Amino acid sequence: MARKPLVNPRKMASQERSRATVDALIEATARILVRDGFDKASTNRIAEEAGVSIGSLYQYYPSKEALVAAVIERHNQQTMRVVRGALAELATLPVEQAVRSLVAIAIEAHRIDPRLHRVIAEQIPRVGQLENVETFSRDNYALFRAYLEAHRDELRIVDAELAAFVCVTSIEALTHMAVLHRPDIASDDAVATLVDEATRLIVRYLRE
Amino acid sequence: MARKPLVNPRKMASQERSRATVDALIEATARILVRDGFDKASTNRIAEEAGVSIGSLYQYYPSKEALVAAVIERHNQQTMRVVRGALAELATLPVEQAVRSLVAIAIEAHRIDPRLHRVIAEQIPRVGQLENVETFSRDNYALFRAYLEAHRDELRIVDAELAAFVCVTSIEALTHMAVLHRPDIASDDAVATLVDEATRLIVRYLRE
Amino acid sequence: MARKPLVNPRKMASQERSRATVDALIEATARILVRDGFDKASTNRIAEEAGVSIGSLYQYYPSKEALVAAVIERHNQQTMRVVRGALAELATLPVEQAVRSLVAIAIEAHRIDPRLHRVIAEQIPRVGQLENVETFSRDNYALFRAYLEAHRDELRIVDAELAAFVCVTSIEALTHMAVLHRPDIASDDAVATLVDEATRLIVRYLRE
Amino acid sequence: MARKPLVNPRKMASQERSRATVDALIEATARILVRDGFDKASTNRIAEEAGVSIGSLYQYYPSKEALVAAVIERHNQQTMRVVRGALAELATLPVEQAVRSLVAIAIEAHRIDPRLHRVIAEQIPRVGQLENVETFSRDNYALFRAYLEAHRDELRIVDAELAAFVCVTSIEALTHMAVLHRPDIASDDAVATLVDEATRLIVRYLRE
DNA sequence: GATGAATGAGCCTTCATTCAT
DNA sequence: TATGAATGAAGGCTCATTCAT
Repeated sequence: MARKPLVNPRKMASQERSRATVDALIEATARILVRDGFDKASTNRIAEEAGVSIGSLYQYYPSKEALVAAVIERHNQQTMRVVRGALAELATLPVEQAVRSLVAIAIEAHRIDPRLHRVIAEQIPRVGQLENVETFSRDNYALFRAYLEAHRDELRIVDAELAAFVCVTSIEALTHMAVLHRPDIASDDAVATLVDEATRLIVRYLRE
Repeated sequence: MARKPLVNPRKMASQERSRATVDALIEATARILVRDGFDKASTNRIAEEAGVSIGSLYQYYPSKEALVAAVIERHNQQTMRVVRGALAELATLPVEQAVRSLVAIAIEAHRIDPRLHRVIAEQIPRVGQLENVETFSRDNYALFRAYLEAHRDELRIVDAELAAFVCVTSIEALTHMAVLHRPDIASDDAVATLVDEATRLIVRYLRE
Repeated sequence: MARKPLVNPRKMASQERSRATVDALIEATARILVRDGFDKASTNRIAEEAGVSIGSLYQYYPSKEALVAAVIERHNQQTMRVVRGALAELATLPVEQAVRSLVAIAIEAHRIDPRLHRVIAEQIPRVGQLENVETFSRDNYALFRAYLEAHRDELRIVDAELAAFVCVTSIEALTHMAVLHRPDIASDDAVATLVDEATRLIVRYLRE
Repeated sequence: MARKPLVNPRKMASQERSRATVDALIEATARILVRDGFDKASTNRIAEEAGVSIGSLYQYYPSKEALVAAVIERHNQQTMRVVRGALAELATLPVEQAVRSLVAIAIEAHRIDPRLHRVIAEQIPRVGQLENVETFSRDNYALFRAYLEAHRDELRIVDAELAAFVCVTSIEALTHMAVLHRPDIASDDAVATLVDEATRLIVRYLRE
């Protein structure tokens, strides 16, 4: 009965048509997830929305979970793509600029596809073993911790682990909440203030 | 007529026997929610876990949602009971103590039933109209905002709304994350440090 | 499993209070039958409507069927009461008047409680073995057949059985349809014409 | 949105296999309707009787009602096929022959599947908005009324509407009752007499 | 007797998944 | 490979009926 969760795509779609099918499926899944929520996202519905037969769906994804995982994966990758560059040059920046930059990146990341991001964060039963969303957070987190250790002399770092936790968690929470639930705070007009405030929060905390 | 969301209990269990049934149902619901997650919490499963017939379940709760709402309700009330006193005396405290107190309360609140708290926070499709969990947050939030405005002269408050958002969101996130995902940070030994750090984060942010 | 249909009341309610309970139950059943239809008439609902506990309901009637049977029974008896007198004096009347009288009686009978009559006729799965409604028809029918035989000389009666079938069936159908489905035809203004026409139909058929 | 009564088939079975499934379903529904009555015709039972999975049933029919509607539809169509020709040439016939013909047709129609006809007539909660069975009756009725008006000069027609009501209702009732409840009257031997009598009833009624 | 809490068979329906074509 | 018909476990829920109090 309890067949172990198959969460990996079945075959790497090498040929062109396959590629299109796979894309259509992921696109359709994301669309339904956003439009109707996780519970309404049945495989049959996804297949239909993708204009693909249910049989073909299972040709590429062995389970509903695999499909959702693929959507998350793709979302994460899109986020990475947006964020990676900015993240890379963080190391070279002075504290205030680094933090400001990090906050800005976080907001940008949440703005990529906020509705999808929200569904992923709130509705998806944790897929497989990993806490999918957090996977991405980890990188972020490790990177920031490294930054702190590299700048130990400028800052009051007692416990870099703990400090990283405090900073990354706060930034993530503030940007997530603002973008997804507080249009007043994250609007184009207001967002600069949000960045200022978040930066102030973190920088003052980190300084001696 | 069309009262879709049946989220209210059906009848107040008055007799002793029925009181026990209702308790068993809520207890069972909470247990399953924690152990298996929202999606696995079917009414049949809940009834079985409660050692009660499915018919009895529906005698008291008109839907799965109502049951979950009851669990949330109960959890919120437990939280309230723990928190209310502490929250009340906040107003009279100087900033540092007030913040420290707030952080401590938040941690305490998250420790009441962390696993249930997590399920409620992460998995429950928003029941009824209100964003159930946040209902509680709101109080917290309004209260804090009032505090800020009352202490305007001691603090650098440009926008009380925004400042409250930053502080409450951060505290909530830090305590939630620490208690639920970072046993190293929220352990009995370590928790004092966490309180220190969170307090520092908020207080420095608020000061001129 | 398939317990044989228990369609008889459980005990003759001899005492006064019991009598009241039984009445309330039948009344409630009839009301629900008319208002909501057979399918919505659950025993719990009936008990509630009657202001009686479900336990008491089963004290007096061993099944839902028994309850419905009792309603039909009561309706039939009411009908009888209205009709018997008129039916009795039929024998002495000349053909035209007898038929006219029969038609009038039939209309009167259908008007006693048309909505209940309709539910009984259309929705009730045939209870027990007997075709409940027709039970009453039989009397009617036998009586009319006797009349025909008694008036053989005035009429063209080849097969009294068949003639009675033709007449009784037609009268029953016309009055039933008119009263229940054709307000235009059975209205107080129009009903005299209906009687005329039905009488004409039957009398001409019977005459040499 | 709110399209409560799902009474239409879900998809037109195009492939051969599905055609067979759909047939099996309708056949099974009719069989159960006849054998056990409407209330016992549950979707699970129907699927089982059809030798089809419950899932397949719902692939083609969205509800029990839709299935029953399909059975009625099919029955009506069979009736139409039998009756249409005869009905068409009615207009050209002289009164006596026309009526005789109509009676004969009615009997023939009731003989197509008498037990099913009975269930449809007596037990089916009116499906959809229309009084399904009567749909067919209406045609019959309108047609007859037209005939009466066309032959006004030969007949005593005061109120064609009323006259049509009297005739059609009587014929329908007589043939229905005879075929379904009076094997003695509708047997192959006896049926000619029934036709004679019914014809006499109607013709005498209509003549000056 | 009356009460109403409890029961559980059974109904309707969805949906992930398989497999013959 | 693609298709879509078929499957059946499982979920939500109702209701006739029983039985301890």
